[in-house]
Order: sequence, then structure tokens, then C-alpha cells
Amino acid sequence: MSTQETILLLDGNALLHRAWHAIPPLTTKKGVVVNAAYGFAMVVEKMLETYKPDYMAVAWDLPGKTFRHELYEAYKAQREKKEQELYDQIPLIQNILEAFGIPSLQTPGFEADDIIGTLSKQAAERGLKTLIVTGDLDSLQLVDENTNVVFFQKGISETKVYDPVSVKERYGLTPDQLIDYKALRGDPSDNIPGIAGIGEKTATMLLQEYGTIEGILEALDRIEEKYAKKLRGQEQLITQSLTLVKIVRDVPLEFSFSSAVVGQPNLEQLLPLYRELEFRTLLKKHHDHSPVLEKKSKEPKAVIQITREVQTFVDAFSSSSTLGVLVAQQPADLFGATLAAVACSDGVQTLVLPNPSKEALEKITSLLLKTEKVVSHDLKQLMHLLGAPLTGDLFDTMIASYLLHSGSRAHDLSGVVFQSLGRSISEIPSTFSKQKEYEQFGQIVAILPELSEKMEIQMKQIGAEKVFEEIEMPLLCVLYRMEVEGIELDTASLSAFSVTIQKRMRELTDAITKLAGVEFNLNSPSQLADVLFDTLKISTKGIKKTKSGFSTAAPELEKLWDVHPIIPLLSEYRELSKLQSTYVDTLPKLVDKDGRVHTTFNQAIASTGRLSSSDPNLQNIPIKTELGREIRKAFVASRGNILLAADYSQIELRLAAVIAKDEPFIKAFQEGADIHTCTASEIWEVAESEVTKDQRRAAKAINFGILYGMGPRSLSRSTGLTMNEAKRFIDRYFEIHHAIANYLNETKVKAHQDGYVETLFGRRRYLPEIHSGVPMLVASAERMAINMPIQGTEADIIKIAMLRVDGWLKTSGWPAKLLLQVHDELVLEVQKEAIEPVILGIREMMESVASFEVPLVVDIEVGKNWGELK
DNA sequence: TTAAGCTCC
DNA sequence: AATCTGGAGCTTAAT
Repeated sequence: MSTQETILLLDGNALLHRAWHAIPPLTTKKGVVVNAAYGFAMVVEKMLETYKPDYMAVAWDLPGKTFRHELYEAYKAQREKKEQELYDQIPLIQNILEAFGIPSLQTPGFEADDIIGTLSKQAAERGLKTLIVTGDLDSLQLVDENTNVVFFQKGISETKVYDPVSVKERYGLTPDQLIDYKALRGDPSDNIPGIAGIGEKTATMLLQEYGTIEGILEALDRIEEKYAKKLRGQEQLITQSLTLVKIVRDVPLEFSFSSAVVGQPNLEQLLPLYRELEFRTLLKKHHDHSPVLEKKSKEPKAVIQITREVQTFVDAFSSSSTLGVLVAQQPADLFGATLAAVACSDGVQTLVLPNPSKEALEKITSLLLKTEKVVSHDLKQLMHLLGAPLTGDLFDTMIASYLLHSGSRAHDLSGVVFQSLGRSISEIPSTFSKQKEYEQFGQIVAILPELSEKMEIQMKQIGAEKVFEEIEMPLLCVLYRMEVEGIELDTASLSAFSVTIQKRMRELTDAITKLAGVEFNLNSPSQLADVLFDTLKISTKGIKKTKSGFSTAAPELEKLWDVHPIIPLLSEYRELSKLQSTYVDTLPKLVDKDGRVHTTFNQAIASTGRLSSSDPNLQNIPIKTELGREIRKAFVASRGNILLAADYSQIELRLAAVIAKDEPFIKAFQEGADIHTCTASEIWEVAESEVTKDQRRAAKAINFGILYGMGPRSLSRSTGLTMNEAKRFIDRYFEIHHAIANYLNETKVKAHQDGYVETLFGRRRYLPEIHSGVPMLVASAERMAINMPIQGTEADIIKIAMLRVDGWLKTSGWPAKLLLQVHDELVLEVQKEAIEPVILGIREMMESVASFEVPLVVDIEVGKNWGELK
């Protein structure tokens, strides 16, 4: 026995959570929470010493649950923040394991348990003894003579070892029976239903009596009727539960035992980590021999030089092939003066240049233009600060982070460094007055080259490198030029419109006040609700509630349209006040010296891959109502030019057809049919010419509802159909479009298995909530999973279209410029004389972005302003 | 800072 | 027991 070799398999997530809860929140001097990492390291060291395994590996569930989700309510958000601190420690732990030479294993679609089950089986085949270290009782089913489970008792300080005998002692069942036990009893926390009415006691009793579930079912006639009747007809449920409970023992894994051989830890790697994390006890244990290191000798930091001379700066880097660069600015109003710093690093040396002059920035720009590869965080902003576009091989760590974690909205540099390198650094200083701040800034820049290399590898691992290199990086330069270009705003027409609106608003305010009998703030939903439902005693039947009372949102007011004359007036007031405050009053203030508004396109926000626009948002300029359109009319072509708007017709539905491979839809699009009329005619089996308006509207609602993962309930609401009608309607829809139904199912399954979904171009979105077990969150994640491949592919396509249009304009030389992107639409400003050929070229560029079974169709309109196009 | 409401695709 | 349409940004009131 003593010659038998041992493998120790550790459940990483179980230990992580144990450590997190068992150890009070320790933080380093920098404020990084490290308690879980500390506990983890302690246990790893203790296990190595106690059991002296010959092999060791750590299994993990899929990474995830690191992204905050808006749906969490306030208290949950609080909890999420905590959880973030926990998951942020994973990279630290993996670094520690790396220093020990212990491999980390994870496989999409499988849990740590499954990996452990598989490896313990392989170990048995090789004649090894296995020790499983976990906090999860499920793994007890793996116990046999050669496989023991080390289970944490109190926190992580004590453990109990289970072998077949002690399992039997504790549960009265054999390890094999534990599988059947859990399938019968169920486990709400694992979403295993179990059999209603059968709990711990009954399950144990039945299994002790009849051995296995099979045995129980065979003996059904002999079992006491009160139990038997609960089990009858439940075979399917039981089988289903069994597959959930049973740990998979043949996970497809690439694992070689030789990679898991336990050796001496790499102290050169481990000690700096322990030092940074301030694990004093563990440090002491390791360097009895070199106690000097315990002292304040910091981890090897880059040497930062600060220079006032641009030339020194440029000379230092003129032969560097890769440069990390950042320009930081101190907000002007903080100390009255704007201070700035530029820093470059090629990984060997790092220089900081305080307060660069305009000329200095120009010199730095030309240095960067000559450099082979430039790495920065938010390159578009860098270009704005430099006042010039950059070209060549660019790497934006902010965008890389976005592609790696599209669900997150925070891509600040220090967070990215932490996520990707597992290292904590200070934030970029917000003020520059002291030497120290410039040095700190230099330290941050010094990491960029290394960071980019690591992120490049990480992107390759998830197959996102093409989207990065071929879409996002080149697009960034196009977006920069669009932002610089801006669009002309006719402020005179807006102020005329403002006068009209104000007059009408005063009239409405008077009339509403009279009808209400009291003065109140029309802009306050809560005051309005009081007036409507208290003062005026309007019935609240069928009115939605908000947290604070009854809703006064537009759809709710619509239900009351004929109930009281005040309602239409309020709706009109709402519309006007929205237009006034959001657009009419605000837009003119944002006009630049050049008479144009310059939006910011954010390339790293929307989790589906779309762009967003802010300051001002030019992607939500009104168009639906006549009044709103007046605002759109204020966006005009400059003298001698004409505006051109090109939009992809029905692109989301076309992509849904392509992605789901839905023949009826594909055929309809190939024939150029009106898709909603066509859908209506299929469902009600009438000729397209016979389709009524209501039928078309219902068909349109379901067509779009599909894209959003809509259920029968909301469909019946949005179509005015009764629930039963809506159900029949949907059934019929899926009968015809069974491929769509298939897509919905398969996408959900994929999201559950892989934890992510992706677009046709390889853009990925992780959906950690899908594993949360909270039914509402899971349902929400499923809807996101359904929508993302469609919306995201649309985003990919229009981004490629922008690159192609931009490239074509550059090579062809036509006098036209891209100004705006609104998800499925591009707006350009074109010299009048060139309009005909540009229309042709743009259409060609956009329609040929991809060739699917369904054609991409582009509608183009032109006009003097954005509100009146033909 | 959050909730409620509105604008867009 | 009750919810149930994807992705954004901005303004106002209220806390």
C-alpha cells in the first residue's frame, strides 16, 4: 500500500467559497481584498504537507458570475459587489497555483465535480489513489477503496476524510446509493426537483430496504401504498434527476498526469506574489533562508524617468517597435489649470513628460506614427488628446477588455490589469502636481506592452481576435474621424420651435391645472399619480404599479384616454416637455465653434456589440411623431452638401431567418415580400391581399417579440389578443417556423451549457446569471441569449459596412464623409455633385458585407436635413 | 444616487 | 405566489 502513488484533486470553487466565508475580509495596504486567496494558499500548502501527494490538480467551474447585472435590486447589488471582490481573487489564486506548478482545469459545460470524477476514474485505471478535497457533499458519491474525500468541517481549519466505511456510518448509505438518494430527495439549491413528498427519511429508508432506485421501482407493488403512489408515473422525472445528480466521469479532457507532478514551488514566482498580497505567515515559512526579503523591498518596479524635454523622450523611443502610451489630463476646474502628462514605455524603459506643449504632442504623434505597434487604453480618446489620428498596428486594451468581458461596463485600466494579469495597480492619478503622481502614472504605462500580449492570448482563447483586429481596431479610427467631423445643427430653427413649444406648454399647464383643481408639478410622476387617482378619483383598475404607487407612464395613461379629459392634455404635455428638455434646450448648448455637434461614440459599452452615443446621444433623436421630427429637421447638411441616410431594411429579422435557417422566412425575403404581411397570411391562411391591418400588426408584434424572447403573456398584451388566442397564434407560428422554435431552444441549451452565446463573426457574450438558479434571472439571461446573436451580428455587419464605406470613400476619392451610425443606419454628408455615384457605391458596399441565403437590402434616402429625406 | 419616464434601434 | 421584450442615454424629482 505504501508504494501506491496518490493524486490530490481540489475543487477550486468550493475551496474559494469556503475560504471566502471562513476568513474575515483581509485587505492589503492598497485596499485589495485577499482573504479568499489567503485561505486558498493556506489550504494548498497544508494539503501538500499533510498528504504529500505525487500529483495534484485543481478543477474549476467555468469562470463567470463576475459580471454585475442590472436586474439585481439594491440589496442584491450590494451582495454582488461583495461577490465581485470574491471572483476578483481567482486570478490571484491561479497565479499562486502556477507558482506551485499545479495545473488548473476547466471544461465548458462541466462542473468541477465532473472533472474530478473523470480524473479520479483515470487515476484508478492507472492504479493511483485519489484524494478529493472539497466542500461539496455531492462528491461523496465518488468514494471507493481507492478514492477518499477530504471534506472541510469548520471553515477550512478542520477536515474529515471519508472512505466507504465512514460514508456508510454518516449516511447509512453506500456512496453509490447517495446518487439515488439525492435524485429522490431533490435539492432545491441545485435545481433538482426530487419526488414531492419524499424527504431525507423516506429516501434513506427506501434505499436501505431496496438498494437502488431500480430496486424500489421493481418492488413498487410491495411498498407501502403511501410511498408507492408518490413514485408511480415519476420514472421520467427520476431519470432526469439522476442525470443531473450523477457526476460525469468521462469529460473530454486533455490532461496528462505528467503535467500534474508535484515538485518544489517556484519561489521566485511565489514569494513576490505572497509579498504583494502581504501573506506574512506564509512568507515566513518559505524564506527562513533569506529573511532580508521580508523587509520593505517592493516587487521589482519599472524605473521611471521624468523628462521635460520632448526630444529626450522621442530619442529614447525612436527605435522601439512596440510602445505603450497614455496621455492623462487633470480636469481644468480642479486647480484652475490643466496639467497633463504623457508617458511611453517599451517595456524596458518608461519616460514621463509632464505638461506637454502642443508642439510636444505633435512630435509624440509623429513618433507614434513611426512606431510599429502602439498600445494604449482608449485609443480614440488618445487621438483626441493628441489632436490627430493614429495609424498602423494599434492595440486598445479597453476594447480588448470589452471583447473579453462584454457584459461588464467597467473597463478602467486598473481593473483590466487586475482581471488579465491578476496584479493590482493604482488608478491613473486625477491630479498632477507632484513628482509622485507622474511616477505613478509611469508605473501604469510601463505595464501596457505586457498587458497587450496577455490580452491577445486571452482573446485568441475565446476566438475573439478576428473581431478585435479586423473590426474593432480599424473601426476606432473611423469613429474618431466621425466624432471630429460632427454634424451641423440649425440652432435658429430650434429656437423658433422652442417658442412654439413653450407657448403650447403654458396653455396645457393652465388647462390641466384647471381640470385638476390644484396646482402641482406636472413633471413629477408621484404628484401626478396623487392628482389622478386621489384628487380626481380616477379608477386604478388595470393600472400598473410602481414601487411607490400607481404608474403614470404613457401606456397606462393611454388606457385612461377616454376616462377623463385631463389625460390627453397630460400626454401632450409629456411629449412637449420631453422634447424641450432633452433636445430643444440642450442640443444648441453642445454646438461647437464650428457650428456642429460632436457626439462621442462609445465602443465598449453595449454587451451585444452595438455602439452607443453620448454627449449628446445622437442615436435617439426623435422621428416617430410629427412634432419630434421637427428636431430631426434641425440636423442639416452644410452648404453645398446633402445628407444621405442608408439603412439596412429589416436586418434583424433577416438575420434571425439566416441564423435559425428558417425556410419560410428565407423564401419570403428572397422574394422581397412584406415580411409582416407574409407572416400574417401564413398564420391565418388568407391571401396576402386579404390580410387586415390588425392581423399584420399582430404578426409584426410576434416577429419582433421573437427577437426579444417574448412570452405569450406580453404578446397577448401587445396585440390585444386574449391569452388563449395568443397561445394558439404562437403555436401556429411555431408550427410554420419550427426552425425559429428550434433556434430558441438550442440557443437556451447552448447558453446553459457553455455559459455564453456568440455572433456569426465570433463576438461573444457571457451570461453568468444563467447559472444563478434564481428563476427570474435565469429567464432573463435566456432572453439575452436569444437576442444577442441577432443584435450582435447586426452590430458586426454595420461595423464592417462602416469600414468598407470609409475605405471606399478614401480610395475612390468621392467627397463624402461618414457622420453618424444609428445601429442599422449610416448618415453621411455628401457634396451635391457627387450624390448619384455615392448612392450607388454606398449601397454596393453595404449590401455586399456578407452573403447569406437572404439578401441584405439597403434603403437610401437623401435630403437637406435629417428629418426630411427622400 | 435612484426611480420613473421618455427617446431611439 | 407572481413575473415574463433585447440593447442604449438623458432628464427630472425625490431621497
